[in-house]
Amino acid sequence: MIEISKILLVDDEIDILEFLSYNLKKEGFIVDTCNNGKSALKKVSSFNPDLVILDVMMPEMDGIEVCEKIREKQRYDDILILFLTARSEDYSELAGFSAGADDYITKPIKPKLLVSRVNAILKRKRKKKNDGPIEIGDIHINKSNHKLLYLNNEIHLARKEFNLLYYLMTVPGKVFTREEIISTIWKDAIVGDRTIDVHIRKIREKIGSNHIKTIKGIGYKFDI
Amino acid sequence: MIEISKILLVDDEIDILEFLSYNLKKEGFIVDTCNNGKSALKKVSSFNPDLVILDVMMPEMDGIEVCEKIREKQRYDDILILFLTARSEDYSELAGFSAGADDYITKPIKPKLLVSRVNAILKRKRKKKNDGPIEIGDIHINKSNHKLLYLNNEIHLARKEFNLLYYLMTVPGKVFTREEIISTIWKDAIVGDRTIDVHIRKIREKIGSNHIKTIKGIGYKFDI
DNA sequence: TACTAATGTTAAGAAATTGTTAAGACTTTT
DNA sequence: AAAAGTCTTAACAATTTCTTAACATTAGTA
Repeated sequence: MIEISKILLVDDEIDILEFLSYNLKKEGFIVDTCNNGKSALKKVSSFNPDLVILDVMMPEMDGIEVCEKIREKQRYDDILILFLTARSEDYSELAGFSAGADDYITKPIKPKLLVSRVNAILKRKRKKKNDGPIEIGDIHINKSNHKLLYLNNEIHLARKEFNLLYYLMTVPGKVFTREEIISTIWKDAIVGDRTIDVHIRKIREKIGSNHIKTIKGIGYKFDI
Repeated sequence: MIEISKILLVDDEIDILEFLSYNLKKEGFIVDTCNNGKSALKKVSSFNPDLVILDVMMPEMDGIEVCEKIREKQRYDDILILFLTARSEDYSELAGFSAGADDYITKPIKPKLLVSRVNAILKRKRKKKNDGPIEIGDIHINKSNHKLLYLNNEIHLARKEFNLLYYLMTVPGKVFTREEIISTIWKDAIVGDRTIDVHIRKIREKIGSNHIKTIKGIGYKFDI
């Protein structure tokens, strides 16, 4: 299966948009552009890009803000975000990364570097995404179609439940600490103490309580 | 136990060496420097650093090459390598990572970012180093899945019990003093005299009393 | 041998951690 | 906009873990 990645470019300078667009299209990507933050947010939902390349410096809404807004919606969790920053700008990487960026490129942009970065980052995503189906005992879980089979019955899990179970199943037997779980499933969000437990409970309700074991004081693990 | 990490800085520009050295020493690291690739290789074996920070661009032997040479020797496998690259340079991360780097930082370097990266990378190393499974005789203990196998039966230990046994098993035969044990397992908490004993007892209850020996007046040790 | 300091043993309950529910806020779909 | 689904929280319950205190036993040694 060949997948062609969709890239949304956001910059207020038309020249740069055209330059980037030209170079990326040449490589076979599907590219859409816009020149301000507001329309970027709209395009994110309509164009459904795999990667958004954002200029940090823009009038009205800057790149950081756009990034944060995108990250607010969980449903855009797997959209990649790459920042463009002028070298002289004092936006540190830190600001970008803490807003949820996946990578950044400094201007002036060299086409080769741009393309290799974009490829690298998309490859990472695919790898992550492709994390194949996992079958353990009577449980089959498949991330690409978001399906869980338990004793050959299809079981519906909400998104967080699914991600949590899948995460635990990536390394069966390993104890995932609460910290690890929070930082993976909830990213930077701050959630209460009982939130994990409630999700674990819901999963246990659906697949029985033998598979997910509590290691008190440490975390949870998936066992056969 | 406090570990102070040793860092070797390699850069041909004296200014940068001093800048980095100053900032890292301030954080409590032991720092040594040198200004070319050749002497770097020598210092790696004499100074035995935990982390080498390498400028990519250097006359004669560049950072990539130094990195590759270090990686050739297996005995340096657990030395961490961090690259410094000027942003404009066209060395992509890719080249660095494929040469065996663990991370990279772009110039201009911000002290805060530098220190946080260095700490992060060293933490990773420590974690990796400290977590291996230990098998001694009929006892297998594995921190990552928090499992204790005794005569091939899985035995449940509470957290403190587990940590205590694991700690004793890290150096079989060594006598750990009560002080050492308290400061490792209980950190700064103040606990009564009998607390250790009670935990030792519970462990003995589960794995028999032959393995943990009391050295009266001193402490405990794990023996086969 | 008898004394003493150190460690072993036990059970109680204090403290810490996790489980359970249901309410309501928030999202997405219809 | 309504409905359906999802997520988080708070309060409380249940459970496990940890520490303590009281007393028993042991090993070392005077």
